[in-house]
Amino acid sequence: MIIRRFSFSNPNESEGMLTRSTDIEAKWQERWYAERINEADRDEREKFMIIFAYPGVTGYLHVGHMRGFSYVDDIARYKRMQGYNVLFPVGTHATGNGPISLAKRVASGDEDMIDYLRRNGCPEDVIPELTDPLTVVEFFNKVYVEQYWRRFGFLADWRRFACTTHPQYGKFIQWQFRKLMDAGLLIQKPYYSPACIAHGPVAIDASETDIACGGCAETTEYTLMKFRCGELTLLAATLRPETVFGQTNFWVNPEVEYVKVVCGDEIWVMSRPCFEKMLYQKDRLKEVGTMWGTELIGSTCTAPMTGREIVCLPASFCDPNVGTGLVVSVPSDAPDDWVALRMLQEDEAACLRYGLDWDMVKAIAPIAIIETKGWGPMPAVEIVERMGITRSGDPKLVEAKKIVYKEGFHAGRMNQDCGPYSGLPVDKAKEAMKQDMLRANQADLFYDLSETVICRCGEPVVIKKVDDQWFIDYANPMVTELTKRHAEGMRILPTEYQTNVQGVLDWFRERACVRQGNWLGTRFPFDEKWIIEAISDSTLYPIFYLISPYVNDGSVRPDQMGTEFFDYVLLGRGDLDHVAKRSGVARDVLERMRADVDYWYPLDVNLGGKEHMTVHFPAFLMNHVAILPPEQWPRGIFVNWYVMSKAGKISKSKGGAQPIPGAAELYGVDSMRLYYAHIASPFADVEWDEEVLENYVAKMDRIMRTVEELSMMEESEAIEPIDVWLLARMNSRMASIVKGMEQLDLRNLAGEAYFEIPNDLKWYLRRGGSNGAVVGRALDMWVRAMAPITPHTAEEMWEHLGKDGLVANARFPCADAAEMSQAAELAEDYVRKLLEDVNEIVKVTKIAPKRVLVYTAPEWKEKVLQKAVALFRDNELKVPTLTKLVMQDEDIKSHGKEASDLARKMAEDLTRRSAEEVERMAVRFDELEYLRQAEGFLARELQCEVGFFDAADPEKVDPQGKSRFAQPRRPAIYLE
RNA sequence: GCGAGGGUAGCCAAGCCAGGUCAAAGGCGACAGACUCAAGAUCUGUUCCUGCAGAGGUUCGCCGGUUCAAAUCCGGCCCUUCGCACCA
Repeated sequence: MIIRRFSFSNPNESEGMLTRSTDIEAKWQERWYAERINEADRDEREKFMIIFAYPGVTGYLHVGHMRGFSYVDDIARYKRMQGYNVLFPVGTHATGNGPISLAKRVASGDEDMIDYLRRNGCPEDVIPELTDPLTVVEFFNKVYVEQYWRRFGFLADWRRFACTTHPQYGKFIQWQFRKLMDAGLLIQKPYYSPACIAHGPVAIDASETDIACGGCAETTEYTLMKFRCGELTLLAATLRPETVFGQTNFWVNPEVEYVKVVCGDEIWVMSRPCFEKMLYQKDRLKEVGTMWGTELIGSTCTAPMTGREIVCLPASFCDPNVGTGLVVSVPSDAPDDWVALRMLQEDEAACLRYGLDWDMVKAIAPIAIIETKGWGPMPAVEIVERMGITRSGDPKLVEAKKIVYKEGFHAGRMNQDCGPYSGLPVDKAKEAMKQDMLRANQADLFYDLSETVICRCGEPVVIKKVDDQWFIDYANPMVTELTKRHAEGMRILPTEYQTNVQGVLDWFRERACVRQGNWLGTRFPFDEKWIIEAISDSTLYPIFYLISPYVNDGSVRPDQMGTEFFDYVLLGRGDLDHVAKRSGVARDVLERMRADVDYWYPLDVNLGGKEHMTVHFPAFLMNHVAILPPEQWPRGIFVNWYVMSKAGKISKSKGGAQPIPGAAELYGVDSMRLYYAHIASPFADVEWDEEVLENYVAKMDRIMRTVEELSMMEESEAIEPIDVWLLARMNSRMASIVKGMEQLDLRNLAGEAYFEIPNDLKWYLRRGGSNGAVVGRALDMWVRAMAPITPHTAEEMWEHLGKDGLVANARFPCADAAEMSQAAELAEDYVRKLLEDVNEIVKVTKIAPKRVLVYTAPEWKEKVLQKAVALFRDNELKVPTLTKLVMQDEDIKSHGKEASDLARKMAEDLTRRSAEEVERMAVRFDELEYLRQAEGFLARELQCEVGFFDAADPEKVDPQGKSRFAQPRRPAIYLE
């Protein structure tokens, strides 16, 4: 249970800041939206356009989704504070069957679904309305905008909201597809797709939106090898066509009734389940009879490619539901075959029963075909031996098969008995032999699913041939090349993906872009029976946000949005008057739209989850390259990783996710935004942990209190060293933040602003800092630095500090060179280090000091250091060189051995350090003076008297001669 | 299978690309102390091992290499997570 504890000020006092995060959020959101600071229009400033990949309308989102979304608002707010005119539009992706299946489940009274809706706060009276897919879309559009994005205070331009099922979006997509057609990127060819017999194409994926079971199934391509057997053609389905040279016999299940099917001038033999599946994949198949497996046993057939005559033998392991129900035997490399063959060879009775010549059966020997490192010539024989498998049906065979297949396929080579394929790696040989057999009409292809898949409607899912499937030709070499070259110059985060995307673009192939069936989406403009598929209609859309406000406010109607309209507005093509006349859109509206596109595009950042890396992002890039001119190609991609629950990915089914509004209420929006920004690098998954959230709640609480307390500090005239330090520190923090943000490093911003700066301020106070003006300056910078990530809290504090206007509109603090001082920071580090050293000595010696004496290094030692640094800079620092050099100085030389020892030590020490560190060592400040000014502080901290001496001071108090250990930046210490 | 990422002290998590400031930021937790009637909050210190002078030793998945110097670069291995197309 979280207790909101903003207890630092009395809520009844009108002067204090608001104490409840929900009050603060409501107050400032009202201000922002009333003043419309979220709305972005063209002006003189430099522009910055950022989006997150719009979410699919799949139901309620969870706290994990807010991670990426909030990054976009953080970045947008930072950029606007940097003076950019920032455009951050939002939308939703409703294409597909998410809304349809949700509506169906509601309509069917699915208890889980109703429960889920209730749990997420869906009003009772709305539930019955969610039986219509488009109502579902509109309902969730509202939920996303109001309960998620506005609730989190996003400065998104709501006027530009877009949804893929709105008619204007459809017009845009149709235009996009006409452009793809013009560019020659739409192609048509046959396609084998998973489909429900009743509903048409379905998606097979683990989320199982389309299907009832079988989410992990894959489409498997079998090579159907043709074995001539008299007038019949026996079909053996194999995944390993390269093993033809090792075939020794054919397997037939005597218990199975096979079907004879006419295909062209051949009569094919296969199992009935196979025939039924094949009907969806091949035309002109006709059943002409049946036969039992036993009828084939003993007859011979001719193997493809080798022309070898092999005999049909009985085998119980031939499953009519797998492949064709007929199997060709390669005992050298297939454990199943070897085991079955050996069983038969030992079973004279069986041979007799089937009328086989036992001697002939016994004479069959495996034929070695593949050489695999670490294996003998017959891997199947070997592994069966090793695993002690003796009979068909042994469960260990599955494992054996896996091992042999994996090893052979990836590490093996065809041996010298494989004709023209000898010496080829197995994976290459497989493809070559398959192609050769297909060309010679010795083989065909057959597709099947690796496991049973059932549609939501209860019908089985099959692989169905679609003759006229449309594809987007992402394999197009020209577009691929241009995209790859463009991507090299983009800002892509994480940087690993910048490299990786090159490979993804190479690998990206033709992609089916339309489908039939009951789907939400846009009609394919060239053939209305098709609906454009969900990924293909979400690639160019960022530019649509530049058009959407004009439709949303009624300046343009969807029916006015034809080819010429889009050509003019998006591409600047065509004559304005002509387009205005043809489309019926007002001339000035067209002009403004065109100017908007010119101004806002290209997109600066597209942020999306890691699931987009192999599909959405490459398609997004290639569509821009294919359709828009180069100056409008995207500039940046930001990939974010997930928030996981302990059980794995947060999901509806696995639970672990609480509704977003509930979490916002519980933890406060700003605490959550800070959590997302700070918990880990954006490029790593994090685990949702409520306790961790509570820590961020406490952190925000503490920060507000700190600001309130510090804001009450009195002004003062005197500027102490610690004041100089605080300003130097604040400025170097800002420098670090700004530098990090060049790479959109929000985590660095969060670390500096919410953790390091509070620590600096704490140190300032502990150190006795008390200058209200200096603190006021620090607070001013600090609150502005917090505005991007925790905007509500920042506004509240900004107001409390008596600042005019909104901090959201203020400039982000930049480091002021005049206030920066490396010496001031180093001097303070020096004091801190001294304190640590004294504590360490106390700890080790267990002395409770009555007095602490500190000795700074004498001037001659400083000279040695400076000479060493000079040599270091010239890359000439060596022990003898330094020794020789320092000994030329009479002052140093007078210290004799002590001087040469120091020179040696210093040379050794500095050569081991980095240039940066040496430069820090070289920075001089008056150590003794600085310590004296810190006397009060040190005495207070050490709870005893402290004294400081120059080690060269003849008047010094030095009972144990410790002063001789003093070195520059490292004073000697004596505890009394 | 193909492709990508990750393994850092009790836990989370930076650092690695650009080797030296690294016994390694920060956070959490734990322990001790201050404040308080008390609790919480807050503040201070400690939190790999050893050490009666600010030090030394052993650490960043494992093995080996490069280098004056490796958490960081190179090679191999083990473990692990994720993505893979009509799912967004």
